[in-house]
Amino acid sequence: MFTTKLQNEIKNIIFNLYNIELDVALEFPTNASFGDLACTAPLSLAKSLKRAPMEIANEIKDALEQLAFVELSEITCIAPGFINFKYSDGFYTTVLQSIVEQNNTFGYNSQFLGQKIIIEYTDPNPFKVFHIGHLMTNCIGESLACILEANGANVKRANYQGDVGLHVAKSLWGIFEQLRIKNITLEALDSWNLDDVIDFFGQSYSYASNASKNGTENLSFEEVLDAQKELNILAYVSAQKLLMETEGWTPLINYPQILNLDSFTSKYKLDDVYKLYTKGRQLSLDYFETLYKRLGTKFDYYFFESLLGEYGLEIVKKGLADGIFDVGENGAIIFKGEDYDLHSRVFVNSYGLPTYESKDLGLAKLKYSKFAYDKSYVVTGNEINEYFKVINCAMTKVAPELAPKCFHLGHGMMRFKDRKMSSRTGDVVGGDELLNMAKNTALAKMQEEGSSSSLSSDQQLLVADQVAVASIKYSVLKINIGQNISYDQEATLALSGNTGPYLQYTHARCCSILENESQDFSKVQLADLNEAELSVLRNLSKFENVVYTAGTDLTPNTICTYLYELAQSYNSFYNANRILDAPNPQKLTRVMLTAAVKIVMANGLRLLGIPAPTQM
RNA sequence: GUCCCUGUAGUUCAACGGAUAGAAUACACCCCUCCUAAGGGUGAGAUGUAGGUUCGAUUCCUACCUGGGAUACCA
Repeated sequence: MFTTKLQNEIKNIIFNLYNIELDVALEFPTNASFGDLACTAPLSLAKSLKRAPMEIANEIKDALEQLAFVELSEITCIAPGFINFKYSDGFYTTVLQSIVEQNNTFGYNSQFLGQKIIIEYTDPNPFKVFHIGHLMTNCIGESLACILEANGANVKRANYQGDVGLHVAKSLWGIFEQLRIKNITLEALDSWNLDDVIDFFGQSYSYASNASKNGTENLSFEEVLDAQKELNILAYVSAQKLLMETEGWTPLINYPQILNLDSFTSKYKLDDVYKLYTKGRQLSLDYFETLYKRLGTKFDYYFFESLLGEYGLEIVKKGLADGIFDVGENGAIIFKGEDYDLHSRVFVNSYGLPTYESKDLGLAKLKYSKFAYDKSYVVTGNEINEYFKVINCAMTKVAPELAPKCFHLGHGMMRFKDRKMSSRTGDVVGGDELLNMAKNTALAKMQEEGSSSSLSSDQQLLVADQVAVASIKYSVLKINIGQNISYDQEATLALSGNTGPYLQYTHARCCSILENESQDFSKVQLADLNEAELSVLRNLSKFENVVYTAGTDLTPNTICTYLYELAQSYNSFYNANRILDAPNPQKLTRVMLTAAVKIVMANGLRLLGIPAPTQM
């Protein structure tokens, strides 16, 4: 990148002139009249040198002019002490050429080359609804994965799904009850379509949730809770049995012994629970897979709570023997976070079952055994930031070699402004529900415009889905990670303004212009550029830097902002200038500019996990 | 109570300690005999309060106020 080259030269000059090691930063001025690049080093040097910043600026400028950069046409010093740079036409020619040559790898770099990074995200729970919170985590995680890859890392995508725990017990109870009440057999579900089964699970979970608070016609809420507690134990045993049968797993934990199953009596038969558990689990996972496909995520690893419970418990037991953990009230095993200015947390509960805490310890180790990572990221909502601090602290004790490699990225929570009730689940908006709403909005727009009438109806449906994904993903990604998002349905589904579809539209527009154009740009020499063209070129030249900093800072939103500015400048140029009707050499220049915008837009959208249709 | 995060146009969001704080939306007006109007152009509108550090503060520090989260057996 030219910016790094210039940066280093300035650094050298400062060292030679003043014998100071300064980390020189270059910035892109917001106001184009200040040039294409700016350096503020003279301002920060002024104090230590006890000299006027303008003098320093001029000295650096003189030294730079000695080097006669072909990339620059002008270097100016402006009070109080900025050095501003203007790119030359030759530099822009080179930029366009490398974009066209490198095509779909343009902008990508190798800063993380050789690094193995595993990133975990989405983490939905089988039996439960995949809601917009999961959608949000998926969007962010997928984009981060793409960004890390574009910066050269070897990335593996992981998904951790909670197939045991109280939520599973609740679901099982709800499904048993609903099957009984509605007189449906478990086998009958096989002939249903998947969406209906998932609906049914969702309703069953709501029913169970409500019953555990308010009871039912025939049962008090205490009786419901007792039944769910029984099912919780049976679900753990079922999960273990499944592991043994499908993966030849040798159990580390003897659940029947821990849970005193010999003296355990339940009105549920283990066989019945096992049947429902395995079927329901598989159907849930199949359903999630349809969503991942729609969202464009392909996971390399799936981890399940059932397995991690076994790993985690072993680790904590050993830690207890080593004095890392303590026995707390009721025999629970705890980690005393208070000793480190954190909260204390329970790692194994008083029933002897591992909590999520110990599972996360196990997960870090299991991930490492599958893929010896240099870094491991876990993407979740920020409500569990404090929780992860405790986990990481405990990890420095039980797995000191892994702890420094593990990071938690807490993203903001989706908050409801004017909360729309979900028809299906009662209190949350489902992921597929939102996707379908967005898809219908897009379809309506396509029919209204008629511009995509050359597409078959199948293709229209495909494009509409791509637009839906874009509008949802972009509305999540354009905001800083960590910042809460207020869910505004109208804004999420919007197709114009600062939205994903706007970017897609710009890409499609470029494709349409290029459709019948030959693309031999070898003779292009930029000259006599107008302001609109320059503005597009300025943006194009920034892309490599944007990808680089998005990689170091893990900030998809900087990509969003950048692509939006690029699209704005291009559309503005498009409206003010004729492209195909222009005389040569202008026409060739403008067609090349269009080709470059198309490439950068597609590459940028890919970093956001957003598809770029060629027609819409 | 303690700890963490947050506060910017009516609303939703931007802004490595830098130059005139950017957008979108909503509102008003203009532009398809022209390559995709899901577009472009024009206008008006904002840094919670009080101090401090700095040549320079939306950004860093302190206090207060606002909103959210965590605070041992859900994560």
